[in-house]
Amino acid sequence: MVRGKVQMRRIENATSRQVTFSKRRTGLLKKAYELSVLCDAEVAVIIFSQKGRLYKFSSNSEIRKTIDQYHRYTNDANMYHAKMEQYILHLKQETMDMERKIELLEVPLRKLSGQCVESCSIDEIQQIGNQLERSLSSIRERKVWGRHARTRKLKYFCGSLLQAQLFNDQIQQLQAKERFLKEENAKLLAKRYANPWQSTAHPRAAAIHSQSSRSTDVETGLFIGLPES
Amino acid sequence: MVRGKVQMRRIENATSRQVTFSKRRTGLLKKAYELSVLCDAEVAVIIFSQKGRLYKFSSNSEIRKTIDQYHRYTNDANMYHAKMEQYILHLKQETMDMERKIELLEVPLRKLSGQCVESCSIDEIQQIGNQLERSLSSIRERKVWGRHARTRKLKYFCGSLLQAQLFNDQIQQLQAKERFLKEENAKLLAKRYANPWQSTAHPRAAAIHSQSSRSTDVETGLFIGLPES
DNA sequence: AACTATTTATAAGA
DNA sequence: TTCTTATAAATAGTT
Repeated sequence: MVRGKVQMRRIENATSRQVTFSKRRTGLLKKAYELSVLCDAEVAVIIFSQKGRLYKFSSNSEIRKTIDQYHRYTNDANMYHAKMEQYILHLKQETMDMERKIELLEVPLRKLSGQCVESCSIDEIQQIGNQLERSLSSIRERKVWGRHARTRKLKYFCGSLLQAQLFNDQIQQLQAKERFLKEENAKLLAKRYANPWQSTAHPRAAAIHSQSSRSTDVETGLFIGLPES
Repeated sequence: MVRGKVQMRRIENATSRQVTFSKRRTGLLKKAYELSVLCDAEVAVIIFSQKGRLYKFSSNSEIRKTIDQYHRYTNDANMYHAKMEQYILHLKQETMDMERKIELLEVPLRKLSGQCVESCSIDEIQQIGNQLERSLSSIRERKVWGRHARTRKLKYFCGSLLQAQLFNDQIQQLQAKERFLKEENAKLLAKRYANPWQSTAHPRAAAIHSQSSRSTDVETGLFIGLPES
């Protein structure tokens, strides 16, 4: 018989706790059922015993639907699935990146093997020819110095790719030219605005210009060489 | 006052149903709380009212954990996770395969570029040399009749290659900048040797200047990070 | 699991 | 919604 109010804390006696769990669990599930029927509400109850045994009730034929509804209702609880799918997306992206990288490697390899597809322009054929000649002379040199050449270490493989090299050369040339022209420009501006009757606004314009150009240099510089994996 | 046993069916009177829902919902959540505390069990209750309003209780700080545990426990719901994880494994496998493929491509490319690492034997160097010579003659052949055969667009000579595109774009950008700087220089020179005291030209120069700087900024902005597709 | 003394929940009315 | 109260229902402790 009930001797008084029960203390709302964990029942220490294991047997007693187990019995109470059994009784109250039944009661809870019954109450859940009644609520769902009487009030036409959607109710889901999930209970795990200390031993990890599952007891559940769902007014819906499939508890999953109620849980899904719950997920739809709360944004934050959806995180698990969202993260899962985000991770999958990330892996897919990685795969695509690698596919690109493979293409990137296959094309120059094919070209260096002499299988120049029709996509090659005349200029490019010329370039490949030059590269092959360079490679050949490097190889011939090595034939002689082979034993010593072995000790040579390649620090940056990326820089060794034909295509990247070609482009890099071109870009460096252009950058040098740009630097030269900018210097010229600066000199001219300096001469022009050294004259006393000019307004003070112009040096400011020059400053803006040089600043913007400098930042541009830094940004474009980022793309020299092959991207890391 | 309670007049007798309640019929276990939907309460037709809307107001009455609403009141009962409110009371029994409170009771259910309280019972769930008591069960979790007294018996040290994990309990989650999800209730949706007819209007779609959510009420919930969870003994765990995060109801999601209980739901996840439920998913893990039940077989059918486990399918989703299992498939998800299987798919992730599949993607990882694909990634590894590609990494291997990339390695396989890198080695011969390096060799054909003339950077024979120490692993190369003299024989191998000889072979590579021969291969290069074959490639070269094949390329030279093409140089001759290629002129007539294909007039491909130089702009997109490596069309599908991301890296090539990046380089191309960079080069174009630099060339545009070069053109701009040359024009600037020309203008400055022209002004210097024409009418240095005329001030009407200055706002225009400033305008052109700022515009060009802005457009440069926009262009470089496009190259930050890898482009989509 | 069954029993039963009590506590607790709650339906209906205000 | 909240309070009141009569009554049904739940359940702690015992067998």
